[in-house]
Amino acid sequence: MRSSLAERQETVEAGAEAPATPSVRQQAVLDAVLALMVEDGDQLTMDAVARRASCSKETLYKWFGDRDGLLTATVRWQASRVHAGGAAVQALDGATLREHLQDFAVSWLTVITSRTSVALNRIAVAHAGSRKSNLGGIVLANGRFAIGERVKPVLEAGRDAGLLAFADSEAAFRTFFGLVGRDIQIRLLLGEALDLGEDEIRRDADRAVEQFLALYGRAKA
Amino acid sequence: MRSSLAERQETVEAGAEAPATPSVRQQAVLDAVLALMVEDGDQLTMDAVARRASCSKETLYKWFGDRDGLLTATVRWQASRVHAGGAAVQALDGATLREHLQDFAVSWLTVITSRTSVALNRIAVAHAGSRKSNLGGIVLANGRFAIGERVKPVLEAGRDAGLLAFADSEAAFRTFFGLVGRDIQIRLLLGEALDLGEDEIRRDADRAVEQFLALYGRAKA
DNA sequence: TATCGAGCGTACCGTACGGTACGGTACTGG
DNA sequence: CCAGTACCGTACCGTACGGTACGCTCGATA
Repeated sequence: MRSSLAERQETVEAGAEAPATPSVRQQAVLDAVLALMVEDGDQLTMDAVARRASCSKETLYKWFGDRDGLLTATVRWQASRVHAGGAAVQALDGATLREHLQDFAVSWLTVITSRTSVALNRIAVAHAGSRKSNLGGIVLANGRFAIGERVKPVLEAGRDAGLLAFADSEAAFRTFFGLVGRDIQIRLLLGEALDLGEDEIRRDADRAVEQFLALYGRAKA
Repeated sequence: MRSSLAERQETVEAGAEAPATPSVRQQAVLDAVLALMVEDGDQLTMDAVARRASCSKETLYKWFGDRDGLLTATVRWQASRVHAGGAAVQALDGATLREHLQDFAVSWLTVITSRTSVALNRIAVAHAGSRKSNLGGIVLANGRFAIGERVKPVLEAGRDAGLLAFADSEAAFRTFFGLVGRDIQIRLLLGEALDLGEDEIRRDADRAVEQFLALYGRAKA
């Protein structure tokens, strides 16, 4: 089935990057890549992708350049779905600060425990070993660093409101990050089953926030 | 150069595991594997290993069965070098508890930031994607879980001495783990440069221990 | 010295996979 | 109705790599 509306079909010129915003059809291809990654990590061949997405390999190469381009586009595509929320922070009281932090913790735990994230991170980690096309950098930028940039303003607002005390918001965030994630991500990446339910995630997030406030809270936050 | 002393040369029978304690020559081969892993992650071919170790591929297959066997033996070999220390814990006062925790934190940070550990974990993570021969499990058992088993008794001794308060030593350890490692391991695995010096590690360990004691310490530890 | 075997070097095989070429088809615009 | 084009399906190519086979050397033992 061709796309009936005349969509902007972008091809990748020699040396250029994959399209910033994939067409609907291209998104379907990228979803196929994600599906394959999740269900069998090392079955991720160009043939398999083409078969799964019902497209020709030639098209894959035309759209994404090469295998790395396809993987990069996939990582970007997945990243684009995760970014959400992030409303501006205003007048903070203790309860809303706690609530914000809890939200961050829950959504972060939900992301890193998802099968998609695990599969994606595995690919990126494996890729980081060999130089070329840093998937790792992209994953970091859209994962760890993206959430850092979203959390830090909240922390700073908390400090401005006299609820938190710290000198370096980056350091404070990293502590928060450690308290939330602990050993979860590495265990998942290394293949442990370990699936947290929604309630377990909420409890974990709760504990992490309490601990963080115990360390950085001023007066009663 | 052959090994001049008549060493027990073990071969791997069909379906059996690699030798538990590799001969000196075999250790040299495994070191070659480690060296290759560190200097170029995806150049880890059987040919490359044989060339690097000055041995024949046939010997590799005789000794280790197949590629997975070689990798498994390498992971085990590296693990066997890391295990050290772990003296029995007796009468704890606040200062020695703090010291013990600091030692653990420093040695853990030193391990996970080492190029060898990063390379090894990359391989194991990549392998965890495809089923078969869980390198991931071995790495977990000798890394995260091994240190857990060494830290928990210390924590419990601290509790017995009235220095710490917690209900679940596993949970307490995981918090400690998170405070120490934070985002370091994932950032390294994903390819960020980020090399900590010895002093930086010590500072990090310091901070982590202080934070842990702030959360779990009873009276002044 | 003759025999044996561990192990090195190299050549070889099969296959899987990245990447390319090509014919056929359906939709689009003139 | 015809040209153009986007794309599917499939066949194909080259190569890299896991795994095997074989000849040769060297040290050990009798």
